[in-house]
Amino acid sequence: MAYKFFDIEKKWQSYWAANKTFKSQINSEKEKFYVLDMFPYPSGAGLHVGHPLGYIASDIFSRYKRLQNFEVLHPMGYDSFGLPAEQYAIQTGQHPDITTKENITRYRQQLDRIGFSFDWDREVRTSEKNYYKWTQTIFISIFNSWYNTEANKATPIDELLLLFAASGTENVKAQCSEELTFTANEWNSKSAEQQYETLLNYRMAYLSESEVNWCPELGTVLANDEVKNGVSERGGFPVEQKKMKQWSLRITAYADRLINDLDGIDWPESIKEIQKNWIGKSQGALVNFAVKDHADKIEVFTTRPDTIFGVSFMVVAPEHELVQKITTTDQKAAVKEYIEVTSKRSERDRMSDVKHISGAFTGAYAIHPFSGIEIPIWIGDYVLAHYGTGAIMAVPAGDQRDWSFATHFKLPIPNIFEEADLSEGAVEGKDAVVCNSDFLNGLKAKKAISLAIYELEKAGVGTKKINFKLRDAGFSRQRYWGEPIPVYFKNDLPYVLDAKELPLELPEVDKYLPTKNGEPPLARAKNWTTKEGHPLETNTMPGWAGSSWYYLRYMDPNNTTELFSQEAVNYYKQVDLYLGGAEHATGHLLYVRFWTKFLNDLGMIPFNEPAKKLINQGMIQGVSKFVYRLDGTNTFVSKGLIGDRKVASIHADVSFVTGDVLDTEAFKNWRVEYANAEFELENGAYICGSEVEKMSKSKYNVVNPDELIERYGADALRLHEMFLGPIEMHKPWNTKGIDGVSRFLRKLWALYHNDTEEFSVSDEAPSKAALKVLHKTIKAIQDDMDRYSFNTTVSHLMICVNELSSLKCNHRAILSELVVLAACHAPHIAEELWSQLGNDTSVSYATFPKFNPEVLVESSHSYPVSFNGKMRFKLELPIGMDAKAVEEKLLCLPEAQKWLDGKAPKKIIYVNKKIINVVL
RNA sequence: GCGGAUGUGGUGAAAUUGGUAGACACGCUAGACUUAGGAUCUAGUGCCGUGAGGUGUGAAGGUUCGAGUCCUUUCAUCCGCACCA
Repeated sequence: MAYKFFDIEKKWQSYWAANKTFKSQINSEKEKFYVLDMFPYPSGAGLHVGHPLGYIASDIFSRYKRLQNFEVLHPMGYDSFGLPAEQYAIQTGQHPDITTKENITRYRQQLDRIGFSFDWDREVRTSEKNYYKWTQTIFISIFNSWYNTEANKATPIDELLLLFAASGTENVKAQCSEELTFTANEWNSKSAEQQYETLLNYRMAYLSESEVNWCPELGTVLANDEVKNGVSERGGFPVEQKKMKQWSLRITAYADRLINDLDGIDWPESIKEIQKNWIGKSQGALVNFAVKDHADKIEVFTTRPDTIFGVSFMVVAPEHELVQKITTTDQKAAVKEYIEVTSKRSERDRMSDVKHISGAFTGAYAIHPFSGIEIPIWIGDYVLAHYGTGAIMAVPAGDQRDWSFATHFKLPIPNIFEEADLSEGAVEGKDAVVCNSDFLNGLKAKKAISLAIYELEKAGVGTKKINFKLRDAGFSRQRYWGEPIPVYFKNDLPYVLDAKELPLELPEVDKYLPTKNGEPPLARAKNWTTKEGHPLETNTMPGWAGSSWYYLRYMDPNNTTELFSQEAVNYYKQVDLYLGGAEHATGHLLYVRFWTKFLNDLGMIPFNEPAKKLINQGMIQGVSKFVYRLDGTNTFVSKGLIGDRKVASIHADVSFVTGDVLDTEAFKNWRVEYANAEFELENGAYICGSEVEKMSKSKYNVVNPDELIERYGADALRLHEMFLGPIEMHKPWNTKGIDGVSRFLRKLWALYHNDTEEFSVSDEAPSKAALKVLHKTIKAIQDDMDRYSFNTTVSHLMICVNELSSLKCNHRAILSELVVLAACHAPHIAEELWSQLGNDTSVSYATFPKFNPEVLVESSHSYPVSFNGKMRFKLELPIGMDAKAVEEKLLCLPEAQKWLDGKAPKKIIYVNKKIINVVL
């Protein structure tokens, strides 16, 4: 029987499905291992060869762990709420649920053909009500919690009620929207509704006015990454900032823990770094500056309180609430004009145009807290309203931005550092010695900072403060295709639904667009109220809600009474290996850590990080092909013949191109406008240009895995994707090399079959040489697997098969171990050979071959002999030979004499089993 | 500007602790078998050189008997952040 991959793959895929081969169950006899892929959003375009890369790697690892007798949990599902389905619905009127289901069916078919070992009984879909019911439940838990900053954990809101009733705010340290102070008496004299309203200030899910990107033309709210340079990415329509009541979650309460716990997890350094930057912790002080002739104070945040005597002006953000109050009459016009100009620029514009210095003087003065000197207060857009306090004390001697501002507006630059030259710029380092600074003179930054804070606190004008860039997570989307937020309003106050009312199902609407007055699509639903008639929340949850806990639901996906059972979560625990793209560094990977910590605080799970180990698989890029049309003609010029002529480069579909050569007939048949195309050929061929770009439909560089599977088989695709290079690197797709792995599979098959294609293995004892090859491979593959080096595992399998082929080895003892070694990578052919070897169970649960080091023990070693570090010849010597004996033996050799060239060696380095180096 | 990653043949890459650079594969060259080849097999293939030999891991220094690997400086590409006080 020849190697017919098509039949073999179909046969075993049906076998696995029929026998539920990869079903995972809680098994106290076995240690668990949880391998998770970031689940996909099922887009309408289907899979291209880049998508399965990570799935193949994780599948290989799952299979490896099964062979090592772990109880492997390896599930898959769909992140099925999302914008594209909704956009499609807006355009076509098709319900997103229908298109989503169609897309999922297509995805599933494509996934199934690759031979993954998923436990499909555990599939989850975030858009199914039996899943989002529990997403809503978690939201309610968050709403019903407050963050105790003293205990440093989320706590049920009921406890806060008791604290307020007993002692008011006195002993309460809580993360809240607004610092409130009241006594127990004051609390207890409030009405129930007043108490409820006050409590909203402390809940971990809260409503607040915040800005959204509203695009009137599209009639929808856009995410930040859908807005490019102030206009919508799609369509290029203007986008406005609009204030809306939005739900937010207090992720900022976890800022410190989100940074600190990074130390305990094995994630790529780059991801950790990105998360740290995103959270943006900075330590410093809050300082109050009194405003001359006003009762108000300006509060600033600074990381350099040591430079406080260098303050020569203040800058507040144009949006700062005090600006209107303190601006003097003569400056009113200038300030008004400046605010108008800046308000037209979006935050993004302001950020992208950093060099341009602008500002206006308010006419008001602040009083220096120590020296009492009057300091002019300016407004300037380099101070951002949302960071810190929206105001700074400007120290031009110590901060380059302040220096530039001062220079531009000819403000004084008082020196506060010894031996400083301030003519070219500020002194930003922390090594300068402070001077002209009263009690701080003679100190360097480190000591001066703590002394300055001490003095500020003593004088009652400042406090130590840790500031974070991280903002609370917006949790409202003015969209249809998302989880409804289980909230209703009574007297304008938000209340969560009772658990028994869940799931709050997504209602039917006539259109997937906002209403005329800009309310979200859910406002179109009929009777969108509770039974009592209270209006329901019309926002839906953001895309990241469902994905923030899906890894937990996989552990117990069909539980109808709770999120997951304690039994399941205590058995499967954290994800051991998580694979997915690095683009989720500050989104999903931060939110999933946040929810994990929250659920841990409430005692629902026994761990506080979702995944022990994270690997970011690299992106597979497309190689786009270009043809060049002479301007104003229908003539296409081969790349080498363009010269100085003006041409337009046009993407040609990669399927028309072999190597660099275009199939001109296929190109002409592609589109009507190319039917009469003419070609200028070089050496009889049309040569295309190429460029590495993102793999995408619009660039006509998509390679579809289905076609490759048809031609080469799933095993070949799996091997080829791994063989492309290290899993975490970006790399352009290259179909060409797939012939190599395809040849390998046929060679592997040939080891088990004779010239007439009949299965034929020998039961005789294998040769020493063959055993050596096998055990060398066992060791290599095991080592490679343990460091996730999947590309080299493929090479080692190839080397093994090549060597066994040249040894003409067909011994059962060797081949039945080899088939297990190959089973993770090429499971279909492995199952077939395993069954031909006479096994009646799946190779998936075989035992990974045990490495026997004794087989590899050598009595001699072929030493490379170097002279001055350059390898000249080899010398076979017994292992463990005495250095002196080696030296004597070596120097007698004619080869050595030649390189010694009559000189006596200065030194001879001899490292057992490694090398000999002669120093001349 | 700051932070991170990556630079090795014609191509994808390998070299786990410093110890034979280029394994494995694609491609290419030559040969065999063949009616045919996008099949298979054999041999070769970093570069320069007919050769002996020289040279070679982005560049330049350094440490070492020995450096792709360690240190310093530098260049290029990619990614992330970006007036963060």
